[in-house]
Amino acid sequence: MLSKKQALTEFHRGSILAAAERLFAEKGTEKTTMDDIARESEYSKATLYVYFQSKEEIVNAILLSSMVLLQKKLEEAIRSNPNWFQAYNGVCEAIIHFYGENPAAYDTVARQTVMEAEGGQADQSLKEIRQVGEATNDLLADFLKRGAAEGAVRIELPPKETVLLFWAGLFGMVKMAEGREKYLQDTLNIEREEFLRHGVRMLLDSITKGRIIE
Amino acid sequence: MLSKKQALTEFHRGSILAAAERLFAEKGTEKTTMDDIARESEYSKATLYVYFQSKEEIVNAILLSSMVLLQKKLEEAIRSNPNWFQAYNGVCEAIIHFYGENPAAYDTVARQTVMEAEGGQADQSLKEIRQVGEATNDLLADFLKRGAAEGAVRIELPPKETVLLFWAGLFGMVKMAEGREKYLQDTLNIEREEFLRHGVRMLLDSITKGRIIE
Amino acid sequence: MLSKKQALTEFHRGSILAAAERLFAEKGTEKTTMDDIARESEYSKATLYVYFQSKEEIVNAILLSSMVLLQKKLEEAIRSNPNWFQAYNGVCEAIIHFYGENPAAYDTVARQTVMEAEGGQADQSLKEIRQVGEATNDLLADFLKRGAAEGAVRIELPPKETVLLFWAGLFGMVKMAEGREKYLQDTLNIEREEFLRHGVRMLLDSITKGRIIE
Amino acid sequence: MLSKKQALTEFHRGSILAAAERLFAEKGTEKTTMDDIARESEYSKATLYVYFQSKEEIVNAILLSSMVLLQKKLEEAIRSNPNWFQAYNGVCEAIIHFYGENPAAYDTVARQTVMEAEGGQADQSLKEIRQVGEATNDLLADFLKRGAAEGAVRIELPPKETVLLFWAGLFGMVKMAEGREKYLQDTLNIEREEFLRHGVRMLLDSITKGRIIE
DNA sequence: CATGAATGAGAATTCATTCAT
DNA sequence: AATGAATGAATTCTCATTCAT
Repeated sequence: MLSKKQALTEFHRGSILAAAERLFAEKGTEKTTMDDIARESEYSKATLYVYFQSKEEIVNAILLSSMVLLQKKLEEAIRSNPNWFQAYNGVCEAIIHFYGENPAAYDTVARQTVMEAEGGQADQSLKEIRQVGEATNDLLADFLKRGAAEGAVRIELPPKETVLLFWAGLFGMVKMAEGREKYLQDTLNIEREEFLRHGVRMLLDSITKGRIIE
Repeated sequence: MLSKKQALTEFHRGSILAAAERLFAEKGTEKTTMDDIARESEYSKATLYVYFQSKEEIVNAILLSSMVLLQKKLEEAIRSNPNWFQAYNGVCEAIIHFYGENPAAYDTVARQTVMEAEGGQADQSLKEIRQVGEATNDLLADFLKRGAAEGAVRIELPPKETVLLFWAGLFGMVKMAEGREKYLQDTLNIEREEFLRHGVRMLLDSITKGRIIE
Repeated sequence: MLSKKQALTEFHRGSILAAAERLFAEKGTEKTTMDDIARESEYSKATLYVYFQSKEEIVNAILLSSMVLLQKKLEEAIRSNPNWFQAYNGVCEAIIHFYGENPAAYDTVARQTVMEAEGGQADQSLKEIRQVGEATNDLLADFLKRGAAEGAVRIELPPKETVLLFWAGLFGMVKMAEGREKYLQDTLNIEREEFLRHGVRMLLDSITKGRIIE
Repeated sequence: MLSKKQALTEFHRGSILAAAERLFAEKGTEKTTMDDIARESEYSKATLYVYFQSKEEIVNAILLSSMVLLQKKLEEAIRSNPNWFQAYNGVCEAIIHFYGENPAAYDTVARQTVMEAEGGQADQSLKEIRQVGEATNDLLADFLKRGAAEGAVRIELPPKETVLLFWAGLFGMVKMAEGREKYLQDTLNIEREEFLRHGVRMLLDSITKGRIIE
């Protein structure tokens, strides 16, 4: 159990992160300044540095918490749906909702991969980030294998690769939906949610054994 | 026909854009400074402002020219391949190569959509960008309809929407491949190009009437 | 006699000063932060301000205590050596060791002189510092006069002035030895201590009636 | 010959350095900010960074030019006085005047020695600084040897070491005279210049063959 | 037309100091 | 009395943009 002091520290870190997350979502991490975060979080700029060592630490902390949260949501979606297809929908819904609420995570995840290239000199927080990312990929890869074992999915490629492709495809769709909400409604007359549900369906088709059904 | 003066202006704009494009591809738009562009283009920094009103205009101009170029490549791929499946591969190859050479375009497209929200105050260059985007979407939508007419593709969704989803999915895959080149080789033991070809195949499966071919 | 309360206050001030002195010696006053002092002294930063009004007061307090300590060492060296030349060596050893252990004092002394220029508005601690400085100078001036009376030293200048010059010369040598320890060993192949002993010898030559001794 | 552009650049660099030198002399390098230098030099802060890469470069540039200037003055003093004792006085006058006009140089020279410890990673400007320092020491060492050859000086220690001690002693005296100008006048009733002349005389005594004259 | 030169506005980060408990 | 927490005011450095020639 956390001491009162630790709890308070966590509270403040959380407030700062929440503010930063809002701003990152709105303007991106690059264009968000420490001044912005200070204003939004209603702490002084100096106080930010009491709770985080640098702007980078804030960015990484948000990335990490986002990824942990997503991981939990995915686990839950998989666990609570015995039927593979239902679980698949749950997984996709989780991802869609997640990015609906954490749009900034996209760019941060992109950054993660860049840092990956830097190799061994990565510090603790980056290691954690990578671990969670790996764990999530493994989780989905296992889910795919289960789908294959149950005959729901055909896997013509290694599961890990398939997961990555699936993930990337969904990612792109979510990102596009985020940016074009207005366009979708005005031109295609369709809601973001429905648009994404269609996308998820498309991706499902790309890995299910459609032919066998014939 | 352009006057000599106009032609010269276009020449200079082109030189600047070419330099900027190289730098954006290398370091991203955010981390590329006007000084960098001046050095690379071998103009003075002030001259940049003779041909472009701001850095943003350069970014937009590159986006526009990139999109125009892509549009042309797509038209060519479609026109030169009578067989729909071959044309499909050509289209995908074009996109893959295109982003391989213009990785920065991704972020700019993302930004474009954000600006779109700002509505009527968008300036000329943004309007053009949107127009080209529309044209490309239309091109692909027509291509899809042709595929459906030829019986190669099943369209369960409106073509425009399908194109957008397809586009977004491919986008995400390309982006991921870009950021994780090292990871792909080290962990999955696979080349970027091959990874993307698999992705393209997956996306194709998601829209083709696989069942009928059997 | 100090009340119990006053004694306790003195104890805390002493602990803080001891910690600060260590840090100043290591990194210099400028680069030592109040956080550093708090950590080293194992008080909270706020408590530092209970016992001292500002960082400057800590710096001055250390300077004062250093000067008092040096004064005592000099008195002892002079008192315990009946022979003037031995006492001279004792005095120089005392100074050399003193700055070996309190290198930071140098800069503070330099600062002292600057503040002196500010005239009447100097606060209590600065007055005390000046008083101790005067007392030390007087002590050495008397020592010189004794040397002259004993025929060991020729004084062609007023004692006070000679002391100041002697003092300044030794100061410069000690300071140089401090900064160039590595250089001395690598290039001149000589230890700091020996270098300074040579310097002390040189300074002695500059004030003794070498001719008469012959 | 310098092009007009280079000459102008040198002019601006010179103006900035002159302003910085004034401020460093007044408040020390640490306490002088880039804002101060901008104000004093009547350039904008950003312009400072057009002509110098960092504050450190300004500090180093001042140190270097000071040392080069001093070196020249010393060479001249030695060359223009055939008599060793007169040359000695010339050398001392040069040093005294030099620090009268560049008091800041003291601290910078002190810093130099610190950097010396950092060894091989020193950059170009630091190398130059060290070279000039070495050259000055060599110049004075040769001067001492000449004095010994002419029978004017007794050298009981290696010339380089003697130079360093002499140098350090003079340094200390100059520094003290600088800080205590007021004190000297009020208490000892003596001018800075005369005080230092006495010091120089003392140092001379410390290396001349006083005894032999007897 | 082209540009060298200059800069205003801001960016991340640091640190001595204050204050409520 | 002692301190955890918070911060105002700097500090170094950057960069898109302007302007006189």
